[in-house]
Amino acid sequence: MTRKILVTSALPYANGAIHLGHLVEYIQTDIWVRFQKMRGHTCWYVCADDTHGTPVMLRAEKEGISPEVLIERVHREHARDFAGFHVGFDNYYTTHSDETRDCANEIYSRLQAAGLIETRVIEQYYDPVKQMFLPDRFIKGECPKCSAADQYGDNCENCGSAYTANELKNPYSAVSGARPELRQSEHYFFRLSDPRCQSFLRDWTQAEGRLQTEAANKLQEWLGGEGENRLTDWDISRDAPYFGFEIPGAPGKYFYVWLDAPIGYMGAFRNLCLRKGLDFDEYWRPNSATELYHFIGKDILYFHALFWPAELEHAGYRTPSKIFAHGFLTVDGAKMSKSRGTFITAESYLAQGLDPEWLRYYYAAKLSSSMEDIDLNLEDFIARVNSDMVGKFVNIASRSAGFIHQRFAGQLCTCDDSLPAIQAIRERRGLIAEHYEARDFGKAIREIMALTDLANQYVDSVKPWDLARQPERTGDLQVACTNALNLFRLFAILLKPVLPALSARAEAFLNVAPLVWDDSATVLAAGHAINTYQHLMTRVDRKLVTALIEANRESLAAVPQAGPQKTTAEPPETAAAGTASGPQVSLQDFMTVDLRIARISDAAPVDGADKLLRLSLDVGPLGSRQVFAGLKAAYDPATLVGRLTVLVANLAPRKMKFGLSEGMVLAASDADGEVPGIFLLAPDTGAQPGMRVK
RNA sequence: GGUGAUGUAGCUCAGUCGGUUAGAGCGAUGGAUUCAUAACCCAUAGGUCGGUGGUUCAAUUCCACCCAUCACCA
Repeated sequence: MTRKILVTSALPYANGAIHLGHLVEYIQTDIWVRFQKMRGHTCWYVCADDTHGTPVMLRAEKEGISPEVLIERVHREHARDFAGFHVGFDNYYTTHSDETRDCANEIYSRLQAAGLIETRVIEQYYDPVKQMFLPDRFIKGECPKCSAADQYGDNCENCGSAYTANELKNPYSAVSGARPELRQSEHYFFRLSDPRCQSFLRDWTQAEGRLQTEAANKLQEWLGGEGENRLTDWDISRDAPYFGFEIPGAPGKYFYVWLDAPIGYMGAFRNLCLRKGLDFDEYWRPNSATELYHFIGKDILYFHALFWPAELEHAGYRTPSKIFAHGFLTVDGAKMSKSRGTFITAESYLAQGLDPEWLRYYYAAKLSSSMEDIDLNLEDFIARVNSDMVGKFVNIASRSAGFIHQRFAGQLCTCDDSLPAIQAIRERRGLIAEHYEARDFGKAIREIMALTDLANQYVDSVKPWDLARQPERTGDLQVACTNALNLFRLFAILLKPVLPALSARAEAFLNVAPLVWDDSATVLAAGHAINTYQHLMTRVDRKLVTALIEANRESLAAVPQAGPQKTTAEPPETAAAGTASGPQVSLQDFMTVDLRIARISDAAPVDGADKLLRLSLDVGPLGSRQVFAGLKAAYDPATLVGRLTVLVANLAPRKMKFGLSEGMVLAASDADGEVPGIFLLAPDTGAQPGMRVK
């Protein structure tokens, strides 16, 4: 049965480059789509740039160009990057399109007719200089909880607390620097809290196979129990000036991201329908027989599994068949970091001369159907790609082709079907297909690589190089190499969803038509002639990886960009977390830590805490500080009073259950816990409270 | 602080619906080989399956608590 499938990946925002974190999703989706197409199904893969919003508007202004020119340029860059990694969209479109606008208007008017849109006057910060309302990310100020300076209007990077922009102390506009004022404005809301949405979502999210188990559980948490109304209405409008679609019948009001970005999925597909003569409604009408899948990052699950289906359902469209959420990418076990050079852009990866299929293979080998994060371990990347792809897979062709050319003019003889390795592939191909279908690419790769081992063992057992020296065994030599090349062809089929370019080169080498999945049930006919062998893939050179990291390393002094709003949100880049074996720091970096001599003026146990002592510290000119320190097991508080120690004076204050901790005192302990004890640092006699340690 | 996830060989990961000697690849060591991009083949070493308790005839696998890491929420 031929399935009709529509697949999307999340829309990248048109204010930033595609990086390796993004590519996890696009490569994952692309592999799945290629697999479906190889199976003979009708499968359309669409995506688009998410172009609207304040960040794009302001960036364009800063560059002195129109938003349209900016998004056009970024679109070209994104399309180039995706093509570079063989991500084969059937349409890579833009949300700034008539199709998306039409869909947005349609959905909006139907939701309005259903009574699910309401207006409400809200208070928001307004920049009097710039004359615009400010998104939370463009307001900065002091954290209302810990008083850390220069925090964004949604959450504090120091103490991690979440709040609204209106709670910030001493707010200022990140755009103009002006002090924003609270102004009232009428906003449009989608009533997600409506009982209709609640009851619909309760069923929808728990439907069999709709979501991964972890995702369904998470959704259950967000939905709460029956009768609990945990969902809140979603603000879908923004005031002018804004780069986006104006809301029909509401001059000066624009659709906010929720009512245009995801509708870009529909817009991109509608545009494809126009070009290919497809029936849009067949894919989007309620009870459609077609399948609709969204690949997303786990961070936007809330939106895609609650807001989006509720919106579609009540606007009279079909809802997604399934939502596939994936985890984030870490590099060498840590978040991608510009200072460490692990915030790697797609462009730089290609520019440094690395093969995109190395990354595709590595990701495939690590991907599963779960929402777990995957780690790009660079050493492992080099070892795995070289060993599996070159040493095992490509090697089969490389070690056989020479004989066929030199001795048999490129002609194959009859392949031995009964060969154990070929039989094993016949047995396993169904299972491998199931793994691809279930997005368990790692399992598929493991199966395939185990089969390539059988192939290499086979070659080793028949020893073509021995046969080549025995003129009377010429026939055996041809059979051995024919078998090996057939095995290679079968692996090229099984790996084709992951390695489209390599498979295309293999097709040219083998002199065959584009391979499809069912070809893995057959072998090449006797007499088939192959072309000369050329290297199908080079090995990863460690130097390339080192150069890549260097090319992406940014100095710590680099000014961070204003945080963009993100649909395809990836983990934000953070400063080096600093592991024990981490990179060296410059003196300048070290000096950003303000270490001071402090005198312990008081020490007392803390009620309700097993390990903590409350210390009062005299820091000379810096005044006094309260610090909670985990010293209870090692020190009697009374013995600490009067002692001098070292304080990290500019550590962000941390709010604890017991009060605010305004710094950290330094103490030594064995990291492995083998040597017991905690040892407080103390300066030599003569040091005075407040002195800087450096 | 709450919720959830994760913690298995040096590294990256499988696996165990509880049951004889816990697996793979890479790396290491030794051997074999020379067709192949120092690839491939054979063999060896290396893990009290994060910790402590509990349930059980039997736990790495179930339960509780603790520790560490990560995410979300407050």
